[in-house]
Amino acid sequence: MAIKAKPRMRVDQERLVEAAADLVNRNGLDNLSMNELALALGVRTPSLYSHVEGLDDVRRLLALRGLENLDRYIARAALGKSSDAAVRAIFLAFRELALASPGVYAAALPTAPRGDREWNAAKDQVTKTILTVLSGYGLEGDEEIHVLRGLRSIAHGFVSLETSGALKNPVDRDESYEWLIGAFLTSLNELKKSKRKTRKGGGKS
Amino acid sequence: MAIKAKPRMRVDQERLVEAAADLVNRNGLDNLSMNELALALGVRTPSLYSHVEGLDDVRRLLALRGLENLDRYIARAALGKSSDAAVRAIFLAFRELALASPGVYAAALPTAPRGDREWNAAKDQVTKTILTVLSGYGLEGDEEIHVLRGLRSIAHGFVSLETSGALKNPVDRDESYEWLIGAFLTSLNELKKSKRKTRKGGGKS
DNA sequence: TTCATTTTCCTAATATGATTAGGCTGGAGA
DNA sequence: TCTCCAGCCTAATCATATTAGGAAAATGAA
Repeated sequence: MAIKAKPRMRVDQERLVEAAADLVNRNGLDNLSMNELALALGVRTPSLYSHVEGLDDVRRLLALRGLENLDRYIARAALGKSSDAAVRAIFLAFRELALASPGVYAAALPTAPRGDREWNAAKDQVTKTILTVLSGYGLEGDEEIHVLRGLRSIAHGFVSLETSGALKNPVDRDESYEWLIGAFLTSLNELKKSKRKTRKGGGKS
Repeated sequence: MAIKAKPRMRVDQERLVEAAADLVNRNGLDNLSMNELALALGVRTPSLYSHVEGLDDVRRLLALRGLENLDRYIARAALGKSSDAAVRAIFLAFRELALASPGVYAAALPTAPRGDREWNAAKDQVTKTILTVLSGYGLEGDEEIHVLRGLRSIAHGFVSLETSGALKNPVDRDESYEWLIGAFLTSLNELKKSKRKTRKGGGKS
């Protein structure tokens, strides 16, 4: 009379992070707890410690996943496009991904701890991908960094206001974002143009 | 032989919030705890509950203080300046204040809970102040909201990257911010200009 | 298959931080 | 001086993270 054998839950890190991602996307990063996570996985809380070091580790893994997703996503979006089209694609992809998984996005934001190679590398990879796209503009010296920061500020700023529910006005948010992208591109091309002039004319002021 | 009388600490909400502000500016909003706060005030932890409802309440009070400071600060910065100068002043004041008190700034970011009149009003007040400055540009319809969102996105985006330590590159951050402000102003004036044309020419498309 | 090893789960215990309960007291005002 | 209360305290409760130590399933070699 077959006693119901206790079915092992076969949690592994992959599954765990998956479940954590679901939870944070639904309930927000701040509400992630080991208890909820264990519940979602059908396992007692201490069992999680076989797979991760603790809550911080879960958040770190979410950050890694978020950064990897982001890099892959924007790289693909920009693929085969040039200059303005590519930059625009990055902006749109960034927002799309963040809106689709706001919790994971939030997890990816914090600064990586000094010593954490892997986390820092994941951040650098995203930066590199963006810089590759910007390289088409022939920016010189610090300009590249200014522009990179500008792109990040705009994308992150808009999206984080949006995901935090700060943009309550019914006015279409897509249009607002487009306006910002337009402003960014205008100034970026201005930079490019002035460069051409400079090259012909003489030294820069 | 005068037994040392136990000196009452005379905590009040004002002092409490003051101390909390110091702590979060030094240690980050996430590390604020009732224990630390009580310690800073020279009082046992449960005593704090005479003055605030709990940790959430402390954070709420910090948010209120942050928003009030912000409104006052940017209003003053823009005072007596017109158009571009005023907008630029707002951008700079925003960043200056946030860098000077990053913890309080972080506290001011979260969305106010639905029912909280006071908190929502404080946010609205900041919005209104900015809109007043933007009113000089004669924006029409949704444009005003797009521009407002743009300003907030840029200021918040840049500053939150900066305070979270994300801008590690040695390149001068002031210049990066200036580049962004420039981009914003350029597009804002473009909007204004096109309006003049439109007004002469005919209806808007 | 059988047995030893490893993995993964469990219960029980500990630690820390928030919060509540309830009592004591200094000091303001009658 | 007496009364009363705001504001402090200790003790207790609760929730969550984490550790300790043990049992059983899974794995893999003989």
